[in-house]
Order: sequence, then structure tokens, then C-alpha cells
Amino acid sequence: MSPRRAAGLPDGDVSLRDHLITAAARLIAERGTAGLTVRDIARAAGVAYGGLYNHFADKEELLALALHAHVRAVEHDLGAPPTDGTLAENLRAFVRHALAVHTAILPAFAGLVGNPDVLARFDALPNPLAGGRGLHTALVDYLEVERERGAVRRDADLDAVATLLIGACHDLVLPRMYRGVRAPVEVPADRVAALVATVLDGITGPARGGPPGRRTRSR
Amino acid sequence: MSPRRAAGLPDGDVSLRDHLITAAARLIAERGTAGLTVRDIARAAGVAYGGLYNHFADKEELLALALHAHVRAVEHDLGAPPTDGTLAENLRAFVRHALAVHTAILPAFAGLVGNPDVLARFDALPNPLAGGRGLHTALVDYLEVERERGAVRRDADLDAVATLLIGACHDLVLPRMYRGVRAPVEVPADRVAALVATVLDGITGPARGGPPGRRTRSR
Amino acid sequence: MSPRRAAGLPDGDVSLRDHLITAAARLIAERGTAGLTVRDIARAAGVAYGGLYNHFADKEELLALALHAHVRAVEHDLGAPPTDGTLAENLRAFVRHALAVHTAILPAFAGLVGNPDVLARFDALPNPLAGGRGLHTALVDYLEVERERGAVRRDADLDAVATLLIGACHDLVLPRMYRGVRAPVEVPADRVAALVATVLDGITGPARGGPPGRRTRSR
Amino acid sequence: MSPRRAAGLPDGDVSLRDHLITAAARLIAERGTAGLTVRDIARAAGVAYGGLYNHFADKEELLALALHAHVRAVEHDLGAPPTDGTLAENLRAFVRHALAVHTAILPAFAGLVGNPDVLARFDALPNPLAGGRGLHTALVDYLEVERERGAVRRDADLDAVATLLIGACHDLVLPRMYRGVRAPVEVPADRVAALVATVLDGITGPARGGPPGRRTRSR
DNA sequence: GATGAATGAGTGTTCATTCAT
DNA sequence: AATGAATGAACACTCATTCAT
Repeated sequence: MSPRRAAGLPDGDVSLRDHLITAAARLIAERGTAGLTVRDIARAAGVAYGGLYNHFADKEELLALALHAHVRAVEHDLGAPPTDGTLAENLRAFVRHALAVHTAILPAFAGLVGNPDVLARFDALPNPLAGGRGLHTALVDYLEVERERGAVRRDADLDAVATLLIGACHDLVLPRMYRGVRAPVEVPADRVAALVATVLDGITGPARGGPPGRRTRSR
Repeated sequence: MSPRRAAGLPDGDVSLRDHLITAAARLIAERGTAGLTVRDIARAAGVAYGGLYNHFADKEELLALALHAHVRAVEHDLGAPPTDGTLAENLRAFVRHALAVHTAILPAFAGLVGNPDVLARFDALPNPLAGGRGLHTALVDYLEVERERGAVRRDADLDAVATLLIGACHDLVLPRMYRGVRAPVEVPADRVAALVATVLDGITGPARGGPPGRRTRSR
Repeated sequence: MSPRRAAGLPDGDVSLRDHLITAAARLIAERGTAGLTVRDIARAAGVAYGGLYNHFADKEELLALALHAHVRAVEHDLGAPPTDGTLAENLRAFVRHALAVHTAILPAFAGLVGNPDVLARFDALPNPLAGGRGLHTALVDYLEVERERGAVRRDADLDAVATLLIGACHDLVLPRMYRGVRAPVEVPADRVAALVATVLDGITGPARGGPPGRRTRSR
Repeated sequence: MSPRRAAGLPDGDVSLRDHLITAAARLIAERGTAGLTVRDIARAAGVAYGGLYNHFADKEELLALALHAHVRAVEHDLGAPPTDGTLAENLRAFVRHALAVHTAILPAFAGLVGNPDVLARFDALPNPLAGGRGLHTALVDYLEVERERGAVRRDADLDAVATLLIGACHDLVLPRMYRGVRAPVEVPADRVAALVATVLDGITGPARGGPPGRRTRSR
């Protein structure tokens, strides 16, 4: 006599625990974490909400795990940005990648500010992004390869580059999030190119080669 | 002839309306906007919560105004970053300024994701940052002056610079916020310098002058 | 030094007390008593709501007086039904009159069920309808005159007639009120005629003179 | 397998939903609908108020159902008026029945003026009175039978008769309701008889047979 | 007397969590 | 183990009434 199987459980070897995490992650992807209730999650999973507490200490634990699953799902869906082009091409692809990642992920995190519980538990899990390394480290690693190849100056601060480029993605995504927009960011190609060109060429000294970045636009 | 004075009102020429906004702004500074209730605000103001509705249409209106007041208070406390040094010095000061601003302000905004009402009303108020121009525009404006002076290349994309530097501040502040840390960010001076140097000098081409940025650190 | 004059008080020799009663009566006429607040009344009077308590013990007292004023206003506006036609004509006019009175008055009373205070105080005031006699007594009085003239049988129970005809008006008005309709009842003339004819002629015995009442309609 | 049982639930096969409806109906019977709160209802049911929302969309839905239950209970308790006597006897019984029905039911409905929601939802339910037909239709139907039998004149307006008799019940009950009296109306038998006699015999023409109605009384 | 801001009990409703079944 | 009704603290908001001015 095995115990009863939950109603909404799909066939196959899936535990209710994993099923709930998956369902919650899907909801997070669709609506962010703000205003998510345990009833919502159980309904999305096709399962009774009380049983949730057989598998998780509380809502926070489930959310932390679902958040993790969501981030992994986003990474899986987006794949890794290509590294087989020129340095500039690769960085532009990386920026587009990071924009997509942040669009998908920030609403999930933002809903949890003031819920340090969930975020603390999330931190205890391995950083899921870029194979456990995080976008930042992934970018630094890539740049190190380029530096070995001589494409990047020896004295370049690769950590700063990562902070600048990934930060720029935050800056482009955040205002949309505040307005509740969930659609993917449509950053024009020339904006992405300008970010990369600025980091590659700097803004001082004699004019550099390559197509010039656009002139200043007022926001 | 005048109506009764609220119990918790400080001495002096302060309306309850302003007192409530101030109290709410203080709470926002201390705890962010997440989970803030009208009773919390009234208690912090030492005042009955019902009276709030004599002065504001609803909680959202008060929050939008308090958010505005909070941002203004932050800006007032921090002052404007200096612009009388070298380009690099000024940009480093700006980055430190933006870091402080974001540390103080992001938790307030992040708690409002999924509450587009408040943000919409906030948007209807004049942008309080940098004399109504916002940090981004302020930075672009400053850089335009430097470009006029010839300190910045003519083809530099100043909008991209602003996005990169302000974005970097987001990137440095966000992880702390997720951990619920409210203390000011302590970004080492050399990290700030590296960000600015990267933007000024780029990372390709022959080595530039000035003190070299630190070599790559893994996070 | 006379005391200050209330802001919204019209010119002339009107006390704030009367002004408030009038304003409240007007609101009752427009919206019934359900959901009426002291703020509504004071705003309608253009006067501070606190001062209300200088003139009335509480909201209930004001409502009772306003109700009374409203009923008197309705009676004044509608005038007395004519009594110079035939018996049937006069009764039809009376029914139309009573329908108008009830349309105007029932919403005021219905909103007060479960507020016995107000109704008790209203009862303590003289019955305003039909010169203090009420519709019922007015109708009985009129019928007594007709009986003296021989138009009505000696053994007729005039009290019963009044209850039947006035009651019929209730029955026609009530369902509309439940649906929140405030527009005047549009009872077709033949329905009014049928009510009067039924009371005059009865429904048994040999056919009577006069135009026959309509046949049964299913409602 | 089954969920927990509510604390205040009586033994036997009763769902909390039905229990709440019953409790609310009892409260309506005792106090009318005016001023009824969800907490009142839950307390009367011996149950936590939050659970109400597991079974009803909102207070209005519960009230509409409770109102319906109340009306059905009243009808059930009173039974159907007999129709096996003479025409006059049957009508007198009907009037007594309608008086009892209105005494029990009017306070419930009157408390809902200005709450059209509840009444709209009540209307969507089948009319519970007289087997779904309503008192008015029931009376008309009965009178049609009598007309077939020749006890009522062919040209009688049966709809008018129903409006007069049922309206008279309103008229007798309403003033008591305004005074908050909830006890059954004690209308003397001769008053009921006079109403019926008036409708049957009219008040004009030669004296009719049967015991004469009482002479006029001033109220 | 007049003012209207201040007060706080009370309202309908939500939702994480418990627990009898 | 799974169920979902039951629970009640918490929420935003209303409004009759008070009272310093």
C-alpha cells in the first residue's frame, strides 16, 4: 500500500515536491513573486494547498526553491551566449543575453525585497546562473580568455567591465519593471553596440577605429 | 477657530499631512516600502490612523508622496557630487554618490513592484533627483560640458556612459538589497576607480596613462 | 458681538438648525436615507459637520427631523388630490396621489429599518401627511362625505377601503424601490381604474355598470 | 481524507455552507438584514468568519441565499392557506397568511434598500413564495378557479384584487416594522373580514348580503 | 457658535497555516 | 501522504463623534 498520489501529479517519476517547485517557478515566470499565494501555486499545480506543508517548512522555503528553479529554467531556455565571434560581437551578444536574463529574473527578486527569509534561503543554494558561476564570473572568465589572446589590454580590469556591462542591463530593465511591464526589453541594437564600444574604446584619447558610437542622445 | 491638533504632532508649524509624509519617508528609509501598513505609518507619526484619510485619498497617495520626500531627503543629505576636480575625480565622486543614492532608494522602489499605482503617482510628481533631472540626465549633462572642454572624445556616446556607470551602481547595490542589508555600501575606492578608468580608457588598444586599474579579481 | 455665522448659511433669518434639516431633507429626497452620512449632509449644507452637534443630539435626531421635513415637502409639492369629480374620478386621483407620495417617501423610510431610533423620534413628531391626519385618515374622511351624500353604501367599511387602496399603492411601489429605481412610478391609467372599480363594485354578484375593469392579466 | 469539521457545526449531515445560510437566515428572522455583519453571522453559526469566504463569493451572496432560505422557511412554517372553504373564507385565510408572510419578510427586504446587489442576486434565484409563483400570482390563480366556478364575476379584474389584498397586508405591516416591532401582527378578525368583504361586495350600489362589514372606524 | 482635523471601533475581505478526516 | 475546510490575525478604509482652536 503506497500512500495516495496527489491529484494533479503528472505521470512518471515526479515527486509532489518537485511538481510544486516547477509549478511555482512557472507562476514566478508569468507573474513575478509579488502577490503570489500558496493557493495560487497549489492551484497551478493542480494539487491541494495543505499538502504543501508536508514538503516544505513554509511558503518561503518553496519560494526560494522555485526561484532557483526559475533562474535555472531561464538560463536553460536562453542558452549560453556565443563566444565565436569577434570580441565586440561576443560582448554584444552577452549584453543581449544579460538583458533577457534580467528581464526574466528581476521581477522575481524584486517581489521578495522585504522578505529576507526567501532571499537568504535562495543564497544558501548554489548560484544557478552560468553553470553555478553567475553571469558576472562567466563574463570575467570569457574576458580572461580574450586577454590571453591579446584582444584585451593586460591592464584592463575585467571585473569592472563585468560590473559595467551587467549593471547597464539592470539599468535598462529596472524602469520597465517598475511600470509592471513584463514583455521582453527591446533595446535597439545601436544602444547595445554603444555600451560595448564604450567599454572597449573608452571615451578619452584620440578617436578609435570601428564604427563610432552614436552621439549623445538626451534621454 | 482652528481644529484640534493631532496628538503626535511635533511643535512648530507642521501640518499633520507633512508630518505623516515625513514619518512615512522615515519608515521607508528604515525598512523600505515592503510590508508598510497605514497603521505602521500612523504609529510612527504618533497619530490615529483614520486621520490619514483626511489628508490623502488612500495609502497609495501617501506612499507616493513619502517616496518622493524620501528621495529628496536622500539627495539633500548627500548633496550634489563635486564637479571641480579632474574628469576622473569627478566621475569617481559621481559613482560614490550614485552608490549612496541607490543604497538608500532601491529598497523603497523594489518594495513597490506589483504596486504600479504608487509608482504611477510617483512618476506624476517631478523627478526629485539632481534638481529634477534625474541622475542619468545629470551625468550626461556633466559629460557634455567635459566634451565641450575637449576632455571627452567627440564621438563618445555619453548616454551609454551614463547607463554603464549608473548601472554599475545598481549591480553593486542590488545583491546587498536582496540580503536585506541596509547599511551603506562599502565599495573599495579602487573598485570605483576601476569602473571609471575602464569607461575612460576602454580595455583595448595600447596601454593608457594614469594609474592602471587593478588586475582581474574573481568575485 | 453675535456668534459667528455658519459659512453655507443662506441670507435671511434662517437658523443653521433649519438649514441643516432642509439640506438633509433634500438629500433624502434625492438618495433616500440609506448610506447617508453626516459629512454628506454637512457638505450639502455647505457647513462644517462638527457644528451639527451643536444643534442636534446626534445624527438620528437630525434624520428624524429631516424625514419629517421631507414628508412635508412632498405633501406640499404634490398638493391635495382633487375632490370635485365623481367618486370614481376622485378615488383614481387619490390613488395616483398616494402612488406619488409613496414613491417619494418609501425610500426614505426603508433606509431606516433597523434604526428604530430615528423612526421612534419621527413618530413623536405630528404625522405630517394630509395636514397631520395622514393619507389614511384623509381618505376615510373624504369617503365619509361621500357616504353622507349617498354615493357610498351605509354599511361600507371605509377604513377597509383606505387600507386596500393605500396598500395597493405600497404594493405597486415597493418592488421598484427594492431595485433602487427612484423615478416616479408609471402605473397605467387602466390599472388605477381597475383598483378603484374593484373597490367600488366588488367582484361578486351581477355585473355592474361603468366600464368593466380589465380582465385578469397575469403579472 | 475529508477536511476538518467546523467547530460550531451541528451533528449530522450538514455542510458549513448550509449551516451558515441557516444561521444567517435565523439572524434575518430575528433582526432583519439591516446592520448584519459577517462576524455576526459567523458568531451565530459558532464558526470563524474567514471561512465564510470558502463557501460564498462575498457577503452579498450569502445574504441573498439566506434571504431565500428565510423566505422558504417562513413559507414552510406557515403552510399554504386553505382553499376548501367558501370564497370569503378562503380569501380571509389568504389575507391572514399574507399578513404573517409580510411580517416575517418585510424587515428582511427593507434592510436591503440601497444594497441592490443582494436583491439582484435574490431575484436570480427562483421566487420561493407559493411554490415559486409568488403570493400575487398564487392569489390570481386561485381567483381564476373561482371565476371558472362562477363565484366571481366574469369582468372582475383579478390582478387588481390581488394588488388590493396583498397591498392591504403591506399597509398593515409596514407601520409596525417602522417601529421595530417584530412580533406577529395581531389584526382583529373583523378587520380582515372587512377587507375581504369590501373587495367581494364593493362599496356602492344596494346593500349586499353577508354579515355587514363594520362601520368606519377612525384609525 | 463654528470649524474640521483627530479619533478609533467597526467593516468586508485575504491568506498563511493547521489539522480532522 | 493528501485533502481542503476552518482559523483568525491582518489589512485598507469608513464614519459618527469629540474637542482644541
